[in-house]
Amino acid sequence: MADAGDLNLSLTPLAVVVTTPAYSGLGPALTYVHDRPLEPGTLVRVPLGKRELLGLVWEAPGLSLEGLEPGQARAVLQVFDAIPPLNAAWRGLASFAARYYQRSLGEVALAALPPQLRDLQAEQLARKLKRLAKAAAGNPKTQGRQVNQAADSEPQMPESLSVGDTKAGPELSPEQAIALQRFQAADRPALLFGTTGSGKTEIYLRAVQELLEQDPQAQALIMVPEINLTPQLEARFMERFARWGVVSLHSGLTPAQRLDHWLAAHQGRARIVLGTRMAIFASLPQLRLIVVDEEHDPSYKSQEGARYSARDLAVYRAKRESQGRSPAHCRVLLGSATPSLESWRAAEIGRYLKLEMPQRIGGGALPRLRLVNMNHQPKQCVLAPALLESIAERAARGEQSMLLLNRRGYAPVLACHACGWKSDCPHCSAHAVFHKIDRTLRCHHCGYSSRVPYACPGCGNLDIAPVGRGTEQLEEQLVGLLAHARRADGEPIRVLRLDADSTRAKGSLEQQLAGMHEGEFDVLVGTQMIAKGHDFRRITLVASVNADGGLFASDYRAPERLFALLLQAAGRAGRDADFVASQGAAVELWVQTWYPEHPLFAALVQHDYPAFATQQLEEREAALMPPYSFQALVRAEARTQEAAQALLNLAAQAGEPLPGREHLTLYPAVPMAIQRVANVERAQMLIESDSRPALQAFLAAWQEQLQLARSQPEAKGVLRWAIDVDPLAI
DNA sequence: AGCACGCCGACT
DNA sequence: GTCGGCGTGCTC
Repeated sequence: MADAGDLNLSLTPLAVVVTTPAYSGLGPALTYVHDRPLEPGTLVRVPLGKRELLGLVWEAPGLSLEGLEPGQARAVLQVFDAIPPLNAAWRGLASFAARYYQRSLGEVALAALPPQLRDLQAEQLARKLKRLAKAAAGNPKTQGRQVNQAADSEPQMPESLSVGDTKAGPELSPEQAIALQRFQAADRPALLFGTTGSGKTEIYLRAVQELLEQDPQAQALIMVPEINLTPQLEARFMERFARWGVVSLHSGLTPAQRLDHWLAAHQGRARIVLGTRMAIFASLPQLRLIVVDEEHDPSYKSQEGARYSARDLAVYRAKRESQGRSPAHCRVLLGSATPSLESWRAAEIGRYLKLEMPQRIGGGALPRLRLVNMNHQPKQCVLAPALLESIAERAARGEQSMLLLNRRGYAPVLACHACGWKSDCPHCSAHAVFHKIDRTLRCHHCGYSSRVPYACPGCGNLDIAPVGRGTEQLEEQLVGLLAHARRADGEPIRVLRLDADSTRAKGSLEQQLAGMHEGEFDVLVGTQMIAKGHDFRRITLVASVNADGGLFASDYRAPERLFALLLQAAGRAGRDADFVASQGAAVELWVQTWYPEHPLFAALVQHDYPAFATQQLEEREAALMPPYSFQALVRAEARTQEAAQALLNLAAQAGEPLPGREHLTLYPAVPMAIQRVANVERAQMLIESDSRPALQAFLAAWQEQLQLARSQPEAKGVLRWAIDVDPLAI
């Protein structure tokens, strides 16, 4: 410890941000010293206790060693000077996200970097960069291609593509041309409200292309909900823009790939980043366009760590990137056939520019809605006879059908009718789901798994039976119900099931989807994962087997999600107008429901999203729900439910005098819907306000009260707590 | 958050 | 006699 205090005089103090949580008692940044000043945004390695951590130099106005004992500031160990610093716009984004979502700056900023960077020595990184630079310089013509290949975990690049080739897109329809032109002319965020099949993707591609051609430096960020579900979109971008360098950023990449892709974007070698919500934090020094595809999709909201909304941050980021330049410098384009009510309202009041594309490309008709009133069907029937008949007829003509059921497994629960035993998870307040395929009971919340008992553990009765239905069972029953029917080639009908269970093995999803595309299967059964992104040209019928859950769920956003799911699913059908015309097929969306008179269906019949949105927004306004109010949810986890609730209630009391409190409603702590997960009790408290600033000010000040409440005897056994700003589900 | 130090139960 | 539980405390 020969940290000479007197040497500090010749050393520069630096504010360095490291991954420390807000409640660690450490400030937003720590002070280190170095023998020369370092630019904010520079990556460094610093010592903290016995550890060595990655840190990020931050601006520190008026920073000095005041308040620190001389010699207390330790020296920076390494400087990553082989890569440029993260720029001010990026730092602004990280610091905004930290503030808005109530996390520490270090947590957000460091989590936004590729994880492998944390383990790398500055020297290793420098070597890697040299290698990359050499590869690029050695063969400049293939540069874009190389970046691109790195982006591919599977070799799915069409080999016919020659490097440098400019793939011209298809001619735009008049409707598309107008939408694109209006987008280009505006300086506000734009909401592209386009029916499924109206050609939104082509608008994205054109917007990117025009920008990149016009500005040789510019970069674009394209966000998609889940990249593995949208390989078609990914392929289109890769194919069209290979020459400009396209990289992907998502959690499916290996750590090395993620670092490579991140570096390519950071250094400007890649001009297009295609990624999931994490990509909102990609370093893009020349960012000028952000596209958020399917902007309503809940997967844009992170559910762990900082609970950020990548869509909302996209809007912020575009604005921040434009700061000090023209307001149109960085544009944002949100696209959806069923926009979130938040975005819809923003467009209605003119905060966003609304672009509408109601027509399907090629004039394909939208699927006709056929509501099946389950009250009028034979008792115990799984699928209405008419629906079954329709599926069989289509298979005979070489068309395909798709059945949605939002439940994995064979049955949600096993039960003994003699004693009332149910297959409950021993660690959670939830049922363990029956998976017939491997005779297991599995808890979908904690991962608990056990063999199915031969007899009832409660009373020994041998007659334990599945209750309810999941995709496994639907698949099984469908095979039975269609046993009489034949495909066009006279063979028995083939059913494919796709859900998280059937696609667990890597690459099996792609494989099975390929089989579906080639017409190997006639019926596709699956959870909502099959409703997203995939265009199957032969599908002419989509059916939702049990949609009613979304009609009366306690979650006020459930109808919105159901409407989006059904329209999105419907959009999978009849995508190939020529195929449909040649078949003379009727493209249909079947919905089985016990409540056919529900108003949601009235709008769905008409494919009238605006009417649905208007009606929903009226309800929200009357009830003062978002987007007419602002919410935060505080969740606490503890050994006991009492402790979890006590923490929240104690903190609420302590929060009475805090700023903004008078504009807020704090509801009492309640158990979460699934009260216990993996033997941890969970409680939550809802906070509501008509003022976002008041909510923000209160939460920022309140964190301390939460931390203090933790040491109260009533809160003994509290494990952790977290604030979720703008929660999606309550 | 990590990672230490620190004091009480069942195993070589 | 040690290994290991998680309860407090500290990290520029």
